[in-house]
Amino acid sequence: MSIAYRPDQSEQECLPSSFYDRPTVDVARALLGQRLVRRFKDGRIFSGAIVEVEAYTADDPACHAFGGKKQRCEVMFGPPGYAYVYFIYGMYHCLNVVTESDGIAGAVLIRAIDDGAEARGKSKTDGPGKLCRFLDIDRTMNGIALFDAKQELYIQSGRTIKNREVEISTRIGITKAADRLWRFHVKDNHSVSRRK
DNA sequence: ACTACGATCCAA
DNA sequence: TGGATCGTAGTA
Repeated sequence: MSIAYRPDQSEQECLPSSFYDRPTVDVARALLGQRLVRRFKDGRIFSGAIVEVEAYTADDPACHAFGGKKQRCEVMFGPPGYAYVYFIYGMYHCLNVVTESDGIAGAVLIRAIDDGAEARGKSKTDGPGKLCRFLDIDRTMNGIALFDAKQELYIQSGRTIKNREVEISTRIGITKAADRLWRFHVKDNHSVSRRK
């Protein structure tokens, strides 16, 4: 009986960039249960399971990349596995993970992560703007590699979420292509954003 | 330069 | 339901 190899903190299993190199909707669903890790400047580390996401693709009128490459959404057209962070409504930031092969735009919006809230309304990470504020994520993190554990923000493999635990619905806060069922969230999790 | 709008959040 | 608040992109 041999002892299983345990990777140390610095080389804990990040999801590889190939994980994101496939259709955006597939990646969105597969991201549920994976862990978003934030290492702050002072050394503190926060990590929480992703519990709510939305998919955005190049042929999707609600997507920033619809209509071509612009300065803001440039990273969406690059290789998969990088962070796309944008500023919205004059006061919030939103975090996305770039999907699809290099040259094809696509991204998954991280809408909520589990921060262990015991009750509804108590979470500080139940919404795309709120979680970025809590994790101190802003545009300076646009373009960082989320498949690299040496970064101050990255994603490592978490637990598998069964289909029976997943709820599928239309996306929140958009007016175009509002009928697409591209929002995925974990049922009964206290950190999933309220509305709908 | 000027304007309209937005992948949000919170108070009322 | 409406206001805060400002970068981005389109128009002139």
